[in-house]
Amino acid sequence: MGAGEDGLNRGFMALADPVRRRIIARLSTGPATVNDLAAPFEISKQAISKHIQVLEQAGLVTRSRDAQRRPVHLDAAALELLTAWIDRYRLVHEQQYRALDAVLASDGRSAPATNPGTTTAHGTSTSEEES
Amino acid sequence: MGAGEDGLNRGFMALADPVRRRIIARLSTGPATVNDLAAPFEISKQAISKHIQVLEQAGLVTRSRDAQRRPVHLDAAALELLTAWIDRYRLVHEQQYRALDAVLASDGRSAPATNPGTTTAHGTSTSEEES
DNA sequence: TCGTTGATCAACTGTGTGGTTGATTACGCT
DNA sequence: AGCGTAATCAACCACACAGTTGATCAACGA
Repeated sequence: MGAGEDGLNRGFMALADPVRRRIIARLSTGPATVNDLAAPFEISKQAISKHIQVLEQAGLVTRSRDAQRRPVHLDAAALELLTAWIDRYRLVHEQQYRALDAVLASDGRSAPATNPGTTTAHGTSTSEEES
Repeated sequence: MGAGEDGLNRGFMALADPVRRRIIARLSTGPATVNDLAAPFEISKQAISKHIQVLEQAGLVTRSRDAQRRPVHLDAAALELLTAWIDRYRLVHEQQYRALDAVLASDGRSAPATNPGTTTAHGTSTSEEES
């Protein structure tokens, strides 16, 4: 819950590592134990355990209990939150770009496109908050 | 170009910082200079310059030249690459989950859902590569 | 030419992360 | 009870990153 600020930090930080990304890729096909996850890597099992802790604190995976092994399974909802953040600003930017194209197409008065607006976008300056 | 492995590292790492995320949010409304970007923050201008270098090396932004100022503008294509990576495994996982639901619905023989498959998904084990 | 502004470069510091090895807990098996 | 296995805890090391201050470069303006 909450996690609207720190959750993005941990979430993207968790994805900024090839080992953790490969762990997620593996978990997308079904849950697995720490030993299973550590098998394809050269590093120690403790290191994998730490990686899983990072993923767990980011909310990307959860761990249940099955006897002495703790199967890890993916949480797709957290991944969706991250894509949602990126898509928000990606789409805003594309929309803005389309609007610029419209302006250039309708009015090609003077000064070609060599001056890409140095100090623009000061109007709605209060919208720079995070979610 | 390539950047199919390191690009994801730099890309997600770049997003794993609230300052850089706010910079991206600002740039989604249009290009801006380093001074403009540094204004709403408490940290020094050099720190912002470093953040922009990180974003640039990640391919998320590009810098052009306008007299003595270097306006920064967003590159939405790089953002799309990151969402594409997440969505790939997110969708695979949801599809897998739906398949499990189908199995449970069609055949409720024995052993209820308390055993979430500890060592499953070994069949297509060669698909654990990154893009 | 001189001063100002925009921006970067060059050390330096503190802290966090990724990895290691060694010891410890928890459970299952015989 | 005793042993093997699954997994974590704890201490430690190397390195990269975020931030600082001070100096430097490049371009405009009077």
